[in-house]
Amino acid sequence: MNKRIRIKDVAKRVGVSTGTVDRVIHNRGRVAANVKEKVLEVMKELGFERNLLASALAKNKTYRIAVLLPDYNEDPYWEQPFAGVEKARKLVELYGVMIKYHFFKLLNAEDFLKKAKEILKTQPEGILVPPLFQKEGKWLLHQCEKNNIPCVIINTNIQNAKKLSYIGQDSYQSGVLAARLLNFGVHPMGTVIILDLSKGAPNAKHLIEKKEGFKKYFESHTQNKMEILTIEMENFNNPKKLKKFSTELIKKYPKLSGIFFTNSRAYKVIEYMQKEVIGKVKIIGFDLIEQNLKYLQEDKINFLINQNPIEQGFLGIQTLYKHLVLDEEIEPIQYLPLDIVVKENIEYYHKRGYSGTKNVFRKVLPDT
Amino acid sequence: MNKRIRIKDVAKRVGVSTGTVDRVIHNRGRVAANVKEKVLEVMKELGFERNLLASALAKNKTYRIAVLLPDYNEDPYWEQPFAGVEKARKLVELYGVMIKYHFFKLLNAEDFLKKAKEILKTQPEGILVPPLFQKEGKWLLHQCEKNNIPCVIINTNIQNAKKLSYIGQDSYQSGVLAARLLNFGVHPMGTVIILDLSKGAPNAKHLIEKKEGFKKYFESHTQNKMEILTIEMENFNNPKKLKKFSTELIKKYPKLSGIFFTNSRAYKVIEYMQKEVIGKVKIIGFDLIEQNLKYLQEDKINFLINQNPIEQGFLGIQTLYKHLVLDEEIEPIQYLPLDIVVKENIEYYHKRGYSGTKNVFRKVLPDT
DNA sequence: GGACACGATGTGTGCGCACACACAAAATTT
DNA sequence: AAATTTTGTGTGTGCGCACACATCGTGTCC
Repeated sequence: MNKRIRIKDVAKRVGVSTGTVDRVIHNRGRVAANVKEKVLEVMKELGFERNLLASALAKNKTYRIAVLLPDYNEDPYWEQPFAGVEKARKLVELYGVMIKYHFFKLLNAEDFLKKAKEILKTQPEGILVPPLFQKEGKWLLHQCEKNNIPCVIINTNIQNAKKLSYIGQDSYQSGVLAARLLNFGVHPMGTVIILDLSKGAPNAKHLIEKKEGFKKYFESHTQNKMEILTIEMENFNNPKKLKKFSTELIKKYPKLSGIFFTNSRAYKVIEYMQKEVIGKVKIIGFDLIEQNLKYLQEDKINFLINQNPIEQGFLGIQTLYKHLVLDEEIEPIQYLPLDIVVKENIEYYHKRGYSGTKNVFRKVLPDT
Repeated sequence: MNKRIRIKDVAKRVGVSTGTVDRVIHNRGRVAANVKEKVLEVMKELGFERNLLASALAKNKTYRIAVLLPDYNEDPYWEQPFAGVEKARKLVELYGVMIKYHFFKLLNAEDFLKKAKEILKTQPEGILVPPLFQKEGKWLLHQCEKNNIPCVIINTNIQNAKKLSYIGQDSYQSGVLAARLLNFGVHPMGTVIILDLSKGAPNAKHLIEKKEGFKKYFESHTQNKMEILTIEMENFNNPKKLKKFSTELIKKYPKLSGIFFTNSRAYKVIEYMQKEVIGKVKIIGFDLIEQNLKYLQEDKINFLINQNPIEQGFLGIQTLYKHLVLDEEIEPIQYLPLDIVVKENIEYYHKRGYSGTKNVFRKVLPDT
């Protein structure tokens, strides 16, 4: 059994003390060039690997990571990144990574900014945030750069700003995928609507890319002569208008055979649509939130594309951990799978994330 | 900043030595009942959590896990569980978990048995294996039980035998899912074939369940009047017969509109099918192996269902880790998601597993 | 050539825990 | 009542590493 090589072993082999090897490993200087070389050589020869356990234990250092998320009471979607962060937390807290949560009011850029400032004041060793607002997000990233705080952004990318990594979806590709799925089941002569329930500005880029991807698919598969329309609806929080809009949809577009919802708000419209209509119109949306899942179960939504929000949170923390503790190279963009969810495979996706939250890699109290 | 509670802190608070607390934590006995109670109480009160790092370090114990897999040179599918195991290995080796691989010849029950015996001789602390052969698998599990070796089985379940956990797919449900997807795109009056390219015995149960699930879906969705046929083909490794079979399929079933391949061998038949036919017939199969992926890219396969073989390997090791190192409760059955893979989202699934193999949670040599 | 700076190296302590051991008091045996 | 065992408890060492500190030697400056 080839035991692990320790610093001591390397030191002995080279004929120096452990202190010297330690200095080489950490590049602390104060080592003669020839000795350093020799040490490195022997390390490679013996296959030395730092024992992270002992290292973390001896370092006895804590890394404070600030996590800024929307208040998930306002939108259940945001429970999921939270769950992912929690899951990761349990893995990395042993290594001295401490997570502090901050919540901002959804769709409220001012509050986002306020909380961001609070975070900056505490000078954490790392930040995880979905920068929902372009302007404020960019500002935050600049501050991070100035203060030398690594920042991982999830959900929404921000171009032209320095960050440790972006973790999220490939919006364009998710549009392509949605088109592919709709096209598979939809009547080849019908009307397909891209339905955009959003309040303009903040997430715009995302949505535009999705739409582009969606259209592109149909353009490059010209065997079908479908009509692709884009509708934007801003006041979806006004029940009256929403109801009117929803019920009249089929009247306005009698050949309607498919709807692509560009975000998680499919359920809002479906609520008001007649049952007969729904059966005939194929519907595809995003995100495994309760309201959508209900309609998926009832066959009112055909497909949901999962953006892996849980995984976003999980990977986000893990990325910061890798950077801070392991000093590893980090991929600047980490795309997550676009899971296709239907009624028949939903339980796995839905169960997985939350169950994982409870008991990953950890033990609390005494042995049996 | 609320620091982590240490054994020392608990001991001080109770007014005993760390040794006593240690005995309570590990149930080593030799502690007065009232003291034990007090200690437990204080542990809860202060929120004590064992520091796994220090624990593992101090224990300085190694767990040998034997992994028995088919030789993946014979079937690329088996590279994937291997990749998953590798990924997990890098996570847990710090905690003293050492993995030793053993490979057996695919479809060769004798060799499986031989290698299993070799493993048992080494008396490892844990075993991970896909028990492809019912009889031999059951035998192995019984031996494990006798020798008190926890055994995790993946891919194929074995009923009525004690194991630490089964990790794999819900076969029945994967059949249902396949039916759902085919039904979504298939001509409502056509013929659908369940195509079973397998050599009878070993995996039978799996495949039967898949077929059942598939049929069940169509039965309970009676609006479609489709003809569902089951065809079994045993000599799929005979090129001539295979070719004959494949090319004549459409002649024999002129209304053929969908094929459900019950395992990963869709590519074998597709190779011989005429292009014109393929376009009209919807095809669904299993597993992201190279040959299938190629046809998926070329639109010759519509859907692949991913059985998450990588994840099976990963979870398998993680489960043994949780059991051995953390002494956690283990779920006896762990179903993995049935990922729906199409051309448009394939890269995420395909990339994910292998890239993760290279650099998870680990650092090799000096800092920058 | 003595005072001093600084480079190169070795040593010692502690991180939190597991576990072997020491030791006293109580319980049991002889 | 003495001898022995059992029970309850405390102490000390080491796991592999990080880091502060001590030590020694060489070069530099006036």
